[in-house]
Amino acid sequence: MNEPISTESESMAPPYSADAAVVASTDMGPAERTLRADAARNRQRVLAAAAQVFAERGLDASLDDVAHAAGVGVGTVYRRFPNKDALVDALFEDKIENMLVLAREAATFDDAWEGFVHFVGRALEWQMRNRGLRDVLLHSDRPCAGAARTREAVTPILTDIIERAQAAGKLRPDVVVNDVPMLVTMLGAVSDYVGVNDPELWQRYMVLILDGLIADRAGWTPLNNPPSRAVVDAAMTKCR
Amino acid sequence: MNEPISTESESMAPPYSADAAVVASTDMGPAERTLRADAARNRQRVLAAAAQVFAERGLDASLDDVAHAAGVGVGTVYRRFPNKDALVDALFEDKIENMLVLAREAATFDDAWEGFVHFVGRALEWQMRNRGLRDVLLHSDRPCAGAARTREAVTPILTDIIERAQAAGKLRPDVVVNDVPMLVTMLGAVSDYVGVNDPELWQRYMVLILDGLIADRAGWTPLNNPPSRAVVDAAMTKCR
DNA sequence: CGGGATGTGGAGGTGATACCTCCACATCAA
DNA sequence: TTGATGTGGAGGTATCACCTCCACATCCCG
Repeated sequence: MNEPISTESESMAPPYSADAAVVASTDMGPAERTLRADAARNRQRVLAAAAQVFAERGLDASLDDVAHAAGVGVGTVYRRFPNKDALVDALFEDKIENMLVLAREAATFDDAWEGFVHFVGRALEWQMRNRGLRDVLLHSDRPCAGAARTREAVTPILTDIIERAQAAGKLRPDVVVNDVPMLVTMLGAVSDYVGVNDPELWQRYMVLILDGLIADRAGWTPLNNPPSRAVVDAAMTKCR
Repeated sequence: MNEPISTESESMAPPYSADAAVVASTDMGPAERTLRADAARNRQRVLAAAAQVFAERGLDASLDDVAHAAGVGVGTVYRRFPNKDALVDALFEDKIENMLVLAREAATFDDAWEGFVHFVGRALEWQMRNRGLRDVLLHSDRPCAGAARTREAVTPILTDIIERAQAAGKLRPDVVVNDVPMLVTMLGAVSDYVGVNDPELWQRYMVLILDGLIADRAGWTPLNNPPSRAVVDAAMTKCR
């Protein structure tokens, strides 16, 4: 087991600090202007503060909070990002994309069960450390159209991994892809519940559940009525 | 299995309809007045509506909603119950007490593992069907001082059941009482997430987890760092 | 180095939502 | 019939989030 779930504390940080400095967003033409130096600096501050605040408190955190954390006025936030959704989009787009990268990576494992564990472990790690990311991925009424697209792309890959792991007799056969968002939901709830008082506690229950997913013993109580696609969609779309 | 508190669809209903009709609350002296007939009727309507609304939407539902559901004005609600907390108290006190009854009952099982399953299964059933009850039991910043008292009384009983089940080799040894509120939290999250679209889905994951708690195979990944009492208390007290 | 372009802070507008009060009016019951 | 009791729901108060606006500050080009 090449210990894929490992720590590497804060692997989420780098992506957004790379681009966004002087030119606002993608060079989609000559319409983009160059930011004044102080403005660019403040834009970065806002992004950094937003990353922190949303990671800790989820997307329910207000932009006033973000502005305060960034040491700027609210007006400054809104000058750079037309509204909250735009800021969230800018912050999470690549982190969401990472889920797809992760799924593709997990698909390359020879042992599909290990691939499954790799995906679930890493995905949970990121989403538990970052409440905002969890919100974006679990609620499609949130911004980030990218989230829906990514989910759509990840699902078949993960389905394949699951089926291969089941065919190999490693994963219990009554598990389905749609169980995965439910795992995230469950462990996310633990994470929210205990908060900073025990930030790693979710791992205890991840281990418990993963142990329970191994198909290596007789006498499983069969799992009935897996969540349907419609149910998952409805849950994600529900107003909150 | 003498399944005493069994299903009887909506076994939660009767308790509060028995007393509260003509005399408001317990006969704690001559200070209590007799309600006018229509007032008593409305009081019952309010209680029934509150039971339904809080069960479906949790304690976050507003009293305006309750009043609307009861077909009365908000003023009527506040005439009978000085504030929201009082109404919640009146509604949930006995349902909370039931948890203690359930624990005592579970303690009488010869097979401690079956007692454990009995308790967990029933407790979850009630709390999943009734979001308000879950809120009251999981968040001590909510009303219902009775909740804290009941938790305090249930804990040692449940601890004993757990330890006996472990001594009998049925329950994996690294489980602790404090895991139980986490189970409720996890399954409650699933329940909230899918809502009415799949109201029984939580059972799927309860089965999965209970299966995972059975101590009948080698090679368990050991569970580290169980939630401490302090962590649980903090979670329950946290502002929400 | 000066002046126009650009950026800033944060008070406050708007709207939502919750708890709860108040009182003109309705209903009951002696 | 008549006062005691009860009622509805408009609206007071508070909170909180998103977002706008503009007097003032800061930059940077010529």
